Parts: sequence; structure tokens; C-alpha cells
Amino acid sequence: MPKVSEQHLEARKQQIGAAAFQCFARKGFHPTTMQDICAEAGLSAGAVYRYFDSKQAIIGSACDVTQETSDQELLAGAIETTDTRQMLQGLADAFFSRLDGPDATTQNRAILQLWAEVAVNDDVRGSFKEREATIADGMSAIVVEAQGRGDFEAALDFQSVVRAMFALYDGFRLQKAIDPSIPTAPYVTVVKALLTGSFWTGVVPEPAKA
Amino acid sequence: MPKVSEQHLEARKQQIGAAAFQCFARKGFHPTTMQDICAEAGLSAGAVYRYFDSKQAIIGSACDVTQETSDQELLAGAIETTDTRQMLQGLADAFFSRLDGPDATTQNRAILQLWAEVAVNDDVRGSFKEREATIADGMSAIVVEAQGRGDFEAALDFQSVVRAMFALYDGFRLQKAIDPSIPTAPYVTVVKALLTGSFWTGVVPEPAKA
Amino acid sequence: MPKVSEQHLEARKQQIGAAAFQCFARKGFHPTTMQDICAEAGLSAGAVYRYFDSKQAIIGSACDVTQETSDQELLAGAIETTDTRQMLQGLADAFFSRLDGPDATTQNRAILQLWAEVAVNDDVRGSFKEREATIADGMSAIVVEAQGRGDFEAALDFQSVVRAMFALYDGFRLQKAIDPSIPTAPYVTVVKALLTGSFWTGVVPEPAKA
Amino acid sequence: MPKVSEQHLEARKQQIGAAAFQCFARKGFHPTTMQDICAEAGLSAGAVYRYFDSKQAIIGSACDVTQETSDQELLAGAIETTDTRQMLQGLADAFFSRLDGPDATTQNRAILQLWAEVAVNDDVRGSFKEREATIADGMSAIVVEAQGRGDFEAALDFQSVVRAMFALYDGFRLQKAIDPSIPTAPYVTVVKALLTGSFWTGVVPEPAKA
DNA sequence: GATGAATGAGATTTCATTCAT
DNA sequence: GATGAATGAAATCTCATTCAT
Repeated sequence: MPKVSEQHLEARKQQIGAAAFQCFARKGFHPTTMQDICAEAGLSAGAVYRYFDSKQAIIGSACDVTQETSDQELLAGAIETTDTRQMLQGLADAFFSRLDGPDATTQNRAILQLWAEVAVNDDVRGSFKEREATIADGMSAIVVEAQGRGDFEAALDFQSVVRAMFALYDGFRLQKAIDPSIPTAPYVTVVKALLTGSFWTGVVPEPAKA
Repeated sequence: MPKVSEQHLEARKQQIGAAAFQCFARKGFHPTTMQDICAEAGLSAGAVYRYFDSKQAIIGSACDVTQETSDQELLAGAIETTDTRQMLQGLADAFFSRLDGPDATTQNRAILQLWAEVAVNDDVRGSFKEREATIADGMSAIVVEAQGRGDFEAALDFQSVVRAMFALYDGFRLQKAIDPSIPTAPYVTVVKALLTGSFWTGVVPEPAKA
Repeated sequence: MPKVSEQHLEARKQQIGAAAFQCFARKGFHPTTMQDICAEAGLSAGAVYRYFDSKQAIIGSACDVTQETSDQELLAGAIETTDTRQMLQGLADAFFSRLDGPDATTQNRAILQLWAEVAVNDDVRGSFKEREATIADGMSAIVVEAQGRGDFEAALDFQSVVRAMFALYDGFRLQKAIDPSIPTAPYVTVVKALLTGSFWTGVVPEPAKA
Repeated sequence: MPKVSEQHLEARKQQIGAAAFQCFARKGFHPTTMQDICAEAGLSAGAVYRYFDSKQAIIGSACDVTQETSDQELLAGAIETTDTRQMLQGLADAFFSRLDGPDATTQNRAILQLWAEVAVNDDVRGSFKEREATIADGMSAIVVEAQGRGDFEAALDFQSVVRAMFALYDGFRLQKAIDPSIPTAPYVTVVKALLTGSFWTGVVPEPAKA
């Protein structure tokens, strides 16, 4: 009966992964002990090791899980919208709404751990960059499109524009990880204003090349 | 002659702190062993423990050192400029130039470690938040001023504006920590464009409530 | 089946405690290393720490174990005897016979370590005094009884009489700890003589208050 | 000028020895660190090592110092008294008065440490036994004399009698080390009573072999 | 002679991992 | 499949001792 086994195996991995995730968000990867994970998962050490080869493997798995996989879908939906402003606002709402969920703080803190690990651990950096690249590609397409439509200044490096969008998201996530009481809504308003031209209300000089 | 001793003590602390900083940027706080730090500092374990009570103390010290203290000066200089655009551009140049220094990558990676630790370790969170608050206050003054001058949309929550500025900085730092080859200049151009109204070139709707 | 586990746990604690006891008697508490104890117990460091939280805990446990618990029974038996002389002789035989057992020297040396520790370590002093008090109470009852019967000089402070009895026991134990070859029997004879009036054979003056 | 040097050297040794003694009484030999001793003596580590080769040497020296050297004189004085009772009372007063001096507790606790060490450390055992033997010899002479005079039961093993006297002294010292509040006077009364026949007031049987 | 910074061996303790049951 | 006792390498930290100044 490989089906049952398969399912069971997947379920257990899930269970252990979720437990580990909690622990990691709470204490960080390295201070978390296997005992912590076992206790959180309600399993014995032996059991955990049946499903994961090592603590590193659990960390690796947690790193993979950490990044939302639905990013793609959000982007795919967005690109069909041809009104740039509307699309940006939709995207912003979609992305930032994830920072207000019930376990957003857990998520955010775990992601901080992930970033720190990625900066330092070659094993997880690879897949991290890959995933980032995928989303970045999706965003790039959107940015280029908007530039084509004449909504974003065409002279700007589109990759840097994508980076700025990422930064506005991740940088805020960082702040909420450290202080979860920060309200999301007014921040999103500012982000929308920045991206859609209602932030700066002063004089705008003639384009560089006049 | 306590002067000599005092100076020596400070110098050694500096030396050990710098060594630890390197290690932390390279491996993270917890995977770094005292041996690593001793080797990097060229000292024996006993010597290191004459200057720091524990590894935790070294981490704490590194966390304090990590944040640039010159932020204040930059802001102090900026607030005297009354041309908002010019001021923002100056600020952006000043801040972002720090991400291209010779050991910027070390700095950036160490800061990732710091963020991760702050999210998880009450002992370092306190002083971290304090320092952040100080800078945030400086920025707030600038933002409020700019809103007063009619350069930033007055309806925007000024705290959120500050957060967005932080995010644009820290979020990019995160990216450079993970991939140091990213060029800073085009990103700074985008940031300036965002903040000074030359990013969005499409139609700008009438203010929400006209 | 918690029974097995419970029993196992107790057995292991016993085993480790006994091993530690040997080591302590051989080298003293502080010069004994955990390695010594592990080796004596035939266990790894990790195993030992599953049953005791720290070396201090092992010392504490050894201190508790060190004092014979059967003292009470001896005294309980004694108090039923109404012939003071016979009772004292029985008690002396019972107590001192313990100084000639196979591992009496180990015991004696361990007790020296205990005394030294008690004088210096608040943590173990408490329970030590408690246990001593219990035995002292038992002895006191006997002494008061004997005074009531007119066998011991009534004017003597009964607590000091008890102390003298303790001293005759512990002081000899001290000697045997240092030189185990000292024979017990002639010493016991002297003790009996002292307590039952056949030691001093010279003139006895009239009682103080004549 | 060897004289000055000699004197200086002796003075420093004294100073260090006294400091060490305090520390030992307070914490025991092994938990006492060289730093403790240096601090107590008001000297640097280097200075201490100029006068003592090692910590062991300091312990050894402390062990030598610990035992009162005036024992001999007391005994020498005593043996000239021909009234056994008077002599015993004088001896008891002389010896026990030492347990009430200002730093008697320090002394007592240090001696506990010494005993524990002697039981365990061959290096100090030798000189300890020697010194004990000297005093024991002095006491033996007194006891034999008293037996000759018909004051102590002649059938008793004189060495065991000496041991009993030691025990009454050391055993009480042990008690005072642990609880310094115990009063000495009533105890001495009991000791005198035991040794001079006024303790047991009941019927005394005929000598074993009549 | 004196200092006290430095050494480095060694002590205690933890924890990822294994394996007999 | 699951358990959890056992392992032992490795980490943090201490402290007796030395030696340049």
C-alpha cells in the first residue's frame, strides 16, 4: 500500500515541519534544539529522524516552506489587468494583507531567520535565490509593461524598480517582525501613493533630458 | 596610570569586537564559536574572557556596534536644507553610499544576523528599538517639515512615510547582503524618483476628496 | 508502563550515586571530575546528565545518602530498654559496628568530605542540620530518661551530654578515616567505660552541692 | 642584606598564608581560587607566586599552620601536675578555651577542610599524622601516669583512652564549625564529668574480673 | 620585587544523532 | 513504525601558572 504510506509520510513531514517552523520563529534556527522540535511535534527523536535526515534537513525544508508559493498566482492575476494603477493597488492589497493574518508574526519572524541563514549558509542560498528570481521575473514583466504604457518613467532600470517594490514589502515585514503592533493599512496607503504618483505633491522638474 | 590600562582595555575590546563581527557576518551568531572569535582576534580563550563575560556579551556588544551611529549626523545636516528635493537626494546619496564601502557586505550580513536575533532575543531587542526610535524621530521631523512645505501629500501618515523610507533602505540592504553584486546606483535613482515624484509618469487622479 | 521506567530511573540514579560516592571518598567532592564519575559508573557524560542536572546535584544527593538512615531504628530499639547500662552498651555496639564493615573506610572518608562541605556550602547545610537534629532528639530522650532514672548526673546539660556522645562517635570516625587500621574494639570498651562509670577509678569528690 | 630579605620573605609568606587560610575556611581548599587568595592578600598573582610555588604549596602550608603548635606546651605543663583530676580539668579548660576565641569559627572550619583533605591527599597526610602522633604521645604519657596512679581503670587500652579524649575535642569542634552558636561551657562540664567520674551516678558493677 | 595580561589545558554541560527494544 | 536511553564530540567557560614590562 504505497498510497497510505506515501500519505502518511507526507503528513508526518508536514507535522514536523510545522512544529519546527514554530520553534524557529520563536528561537531562531540554531538555538532551537531537536528536543524543542520533538516536543512541539509531540513525537520522539527517533520518529523525527525517520522523516528527516538531520536538523539541517529540517532547516532546509523550513526555508523552502517559508516563502509563500502563492506569489506566482497573485502576479499572474495582476498582469492581466491593463490599468497600471488599479493593478498596483490590487497587488499591494494582496501582498500586504498577508502581513495581518493570525500567524503573520510567526511567519515574519521565521523569515528573518531565513534571511539571516541565507546570508551565511550556502546550502539554502541556492534555492532561495531561485525562488526570488522567479517572483522577480514576474514583477519585471509587470514593470516593463507599465513602462511601455508610459506609466512608469521609462529611463528607470526596471530591475531596480522591482527591487524597490521588494524592499517596500520586505522592509516593512522586518519592522512588523520586530514590532507586530505596527498597523498595516496606513503603510499600504503610502506605498500606493509612492508607486502611483500621489506621494510627491511639490514641483516636479522637467525630465532630466529636456 | 589608569590611562594606559583604560586605553588598553578599550583597544582590546575593540579588537575582539571587530573579530567577532567578522565571524558573525560570516557564520551567524550562534554557529560562530568562541574558538572562531579567538582565532580571528589572535587571542587565547582566556584573554577574550578577560574583556567579555560571555559569548552573549560579545553578541550584545556586536549588536550595539552594528548600527551606524552617524545616522544622527546625516539627519542633522539634512534638516537644515529647505529644498526638500535636494535634501532627499542628499540623504539618499549619503545613506546608500554606505552600502558600497569596502566591508559593506560584512556590515550587511551582520545586520541580517542582528535582525534575526532581535526578533528572537529579548535582551537585544530593547536597545535596538531605542536606537531605531531615535533615527525614526529624526526622519519624522523631516517628513513633517516636507508635508508642511506642501512637498509630500499631507494626508499621509507621517510615521508610515518614515517606515517606507526605512524599508527602501533596509530592504535593499537585505538584497545586497544576499547578493553583493547588485549595483547600488540605479537603485538609488529609483528611490529618488519615488520620493520626488518622477517615478509615476502616468495620469495622476484628482486627490481623493476634491 | 511507567513502572519499568520509574524503576529504571531509580536504579540508574542509584548506580550513578554509588559511583560518585566512591569517587568522592577517594578524591573529595571538588577534585572529582564528571569524567571520574562517568568512568566509575560505566556511563557516558550524556547519560549521567539525564539523571542528574549538574555535578552539584550529584554532590547534594551524595550528601543526603551519606548519613545512615538506620540511626533512627537503633535509637527506637534502645529506648525500650530500661537498664541504662545495658542500653548504652547495646547502642555503642550497634553504632560502632558500622565502622568496621567492608566499606567503612569509604563511608568514613566520604563523611569527612561531607563535613567539610557542610561547613562551607549553604545548600547542603540545611538538610544536614535537619537530619542531625532528628538523631539528636532521639538521643536527648534517652539521656533525659537516664537522668530521670538517676543514672546520669542530673545537673548536666542533657544537650551537651548528647553532644559528647556524638563527639565520641564522630571523633573516632575521623581518626579511622585517616588511619583505617585503628582497631575499634578497645575504643568501644573505653567509650562504654566512660559512659557507665567504670573509667575513673580514683576518688570521686562529693557532689558540688554537698 | 640577607636579614631584611629573610624577614621580608617570611612576612610575605605569613601574609599570604593568612589570606589563604581565611579563604579556605570560607570556601574550602579547592573552590578557593588563586584570585581569591590574591585579593584577600592584596597582592598580584605574580607576587604570590614569588613566595609559593603553587596552590598545592599554599594548601600544604595552610595544613601545617592549621594545627595549633602550642599543644605541646599545654601538655608539658599538665604532666607536672600530680593531681589527675585537677590536671584534667586544667587541660580541658586550656584546650576548649581555644574554641571560643574571636576567630575560632574560622579555625574550626579550616580544620574541617584539613581533615577532608588529609583523608584524600597523600601529600598532606604524612605531616598531619606526624603532628598528631606527637600530641598523642604527650597524652599517652599522661594517661599512663594516671593509670599508674590508679585514677583511670588500668585495664583500658591507653591509646584508646587518648583517642577518646581527642574525639571529645575534635568531635565538638566539628559541631561548632557547623553551628558556631553552640555554647562551650556546658559541654566542657560534661567532658570533665566523664573523665573524672562524676558523670555516671548509677550503680557501678564490680570490675569484670573480680 | 611587583604587576596583571595572557596562556591553554581541562572542567562542566549540551545536543544532534543512533539503535536496541 | 515508534520510543527514548545512550552516546560522545564539541561548546562554553575557568583558573593555575607564566613572563614581559
